[in-house]
Amino acid sequence: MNYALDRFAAEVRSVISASGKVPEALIEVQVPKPSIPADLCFPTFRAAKEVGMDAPRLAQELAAAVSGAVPPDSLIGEVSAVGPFLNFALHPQHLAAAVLDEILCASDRYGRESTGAGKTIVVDYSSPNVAKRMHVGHIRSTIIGQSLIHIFRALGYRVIGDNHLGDWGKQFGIIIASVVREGKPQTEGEEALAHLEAMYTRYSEAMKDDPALDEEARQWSLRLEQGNADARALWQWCVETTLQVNQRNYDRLGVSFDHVYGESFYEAMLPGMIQQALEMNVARREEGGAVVVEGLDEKLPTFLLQRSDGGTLYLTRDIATIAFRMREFRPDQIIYVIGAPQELHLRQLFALSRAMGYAQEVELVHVAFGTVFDATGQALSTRRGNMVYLETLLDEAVARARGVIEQKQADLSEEEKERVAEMVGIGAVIYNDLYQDPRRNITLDWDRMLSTEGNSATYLQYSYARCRSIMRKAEQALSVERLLPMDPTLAPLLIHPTEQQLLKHLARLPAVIREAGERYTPFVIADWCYTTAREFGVFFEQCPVLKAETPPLREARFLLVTATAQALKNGLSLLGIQAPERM
RNA sequence: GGCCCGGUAGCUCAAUGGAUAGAGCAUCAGUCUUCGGAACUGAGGGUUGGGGGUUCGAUUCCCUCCCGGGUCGCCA
Repeated sequence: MNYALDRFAAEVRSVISASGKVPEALIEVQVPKPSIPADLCFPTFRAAKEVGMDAPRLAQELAAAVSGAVPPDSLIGEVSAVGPFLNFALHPQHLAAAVLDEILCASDRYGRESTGAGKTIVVDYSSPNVAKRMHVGHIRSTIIGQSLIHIFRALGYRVIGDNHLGDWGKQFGIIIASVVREGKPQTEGEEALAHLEAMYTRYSEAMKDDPALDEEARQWSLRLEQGNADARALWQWCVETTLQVNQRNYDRLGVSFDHVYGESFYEAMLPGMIQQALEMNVARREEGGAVVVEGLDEKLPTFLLQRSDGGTLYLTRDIATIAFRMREFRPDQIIYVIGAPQELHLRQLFALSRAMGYAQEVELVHVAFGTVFDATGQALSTRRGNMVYLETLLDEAVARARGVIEQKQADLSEEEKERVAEMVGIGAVIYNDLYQDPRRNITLDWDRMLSTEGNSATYLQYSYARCRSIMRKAEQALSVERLLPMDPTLAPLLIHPTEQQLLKHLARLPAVIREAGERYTPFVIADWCYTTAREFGVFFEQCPVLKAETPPLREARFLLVTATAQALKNGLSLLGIQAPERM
């Protein structure tokens, strides 16, 4: 797409180029920091050196040459030389017209791109284990992954989300062995999972001191792989129960998958994969029977593809998964949204897939994220007794949000209170995961997460609700039909500094979405949303809409508020956060 | 020990090699007979872990050391 700021940048390059003073290749324009009163700049250091002139002088000469060459309808406003920098400001009226038009015409589609057209991306995310309740350890992958899916879809890619369920392997041997020992839980749903979890933990503990138990679990995992009917039936029950329970969490988080191929799905492909690795000599069978891979890369530790008892491993299923995805989807990229502790595993997987010829035409990306700690800085674990389950987390967040609503918006209907509490509570949980670089560890700090002030989901939602409130009131007097086509005399009235700042910021959304995709970092969008809310807050204080000095100004500001609400809503939706009409 | 990731204000975090390193929280001081105060304004607060190097310019790139976390074949 060719958005306003794209056209602005193109025009800037073009006028510099037209001056004939700088070789095309040396024209590098950048966005200066917000503290600099310019919208685009050209640092002339390198060009000056090349041309044999000192930088400030080149900037001066360029400013003089360029100023006269700006076409009358250009997005370029003032051009000036500040020391060695050649600065370009946006033309206030032209900017206002372009941005408002763009946002109001595109509405829900504002910010989208077609750069990904014809390309496919598979996102591997969430991936909880079967027979366990989802807990905070799963939330990051789920939330970050879902946001990346939204972002890449906005960029025009065909995106396939796959919940790579942990439903296979030795852990299942333990589950089956424990059920054989203690009996199948007579409970259902979440409760049944809690029981299975407890049994699993008990068995694992006992296994440490009793090799016979370990052996039994190992055997059950093998029998499962070999098709033992009892094992299969129990496995099936566990998978179904888990999927059903998890679905509630996914619904609340607004998460949905295109596929839920668990690890078990790849079962039939595993012997072939191992065989192929052996034939290609990227792996070899040890005397004990285990299949090892070594020497793919000097720095990569060796790893196993098959256990000495013939059982398969996580990595075996992962390599089969790549083979399947390549065949089935022909993706240009596969994104793994998995915690940082598994970084080595993924490097090994990627190296193996390259060695086996699967990754020639695909970019394999690991989006690694940090660990969740509790408020005291402890990692969350069942053993430590500070584990927080996803359902509990969401319930608690919603309950707290509900408390604030009772306090501040008591006149909302019961039904609306409930709806808003859900949006605000869930929004807070999501935002807590997306507001910073995914690599960082995050803290589960209720007070900060559900803060109603500052950089929080609540503040963003509140800002949206305020926009909508103004719009509701204004629309009684301003007919919606007059929005489009836009009266060309209105936008140029928005020349107040805070109006201009808001407009410029709204114009950045498309670039921000691109950056979020390039870096695999939803926080870039979160940050944009936050700045939007802040700038709207300033505008709100300084520029009355309904009580604007003149009717046209009132309409122009109404358009700006409408555009702000739309853009903010678009940004939030890329994060998976809902925007309430009131709260 | 090898490899990976972090180290920026009291705390939580930003900053494609560019101009005076920015926000939120906390602290202190203000705005307001409100288009929604879940708001807005201002102040104080920094040797960007230490030391070298690269260059017109380094929080950013390179080297080295320190601190924290993670990880290193039969779990996932």
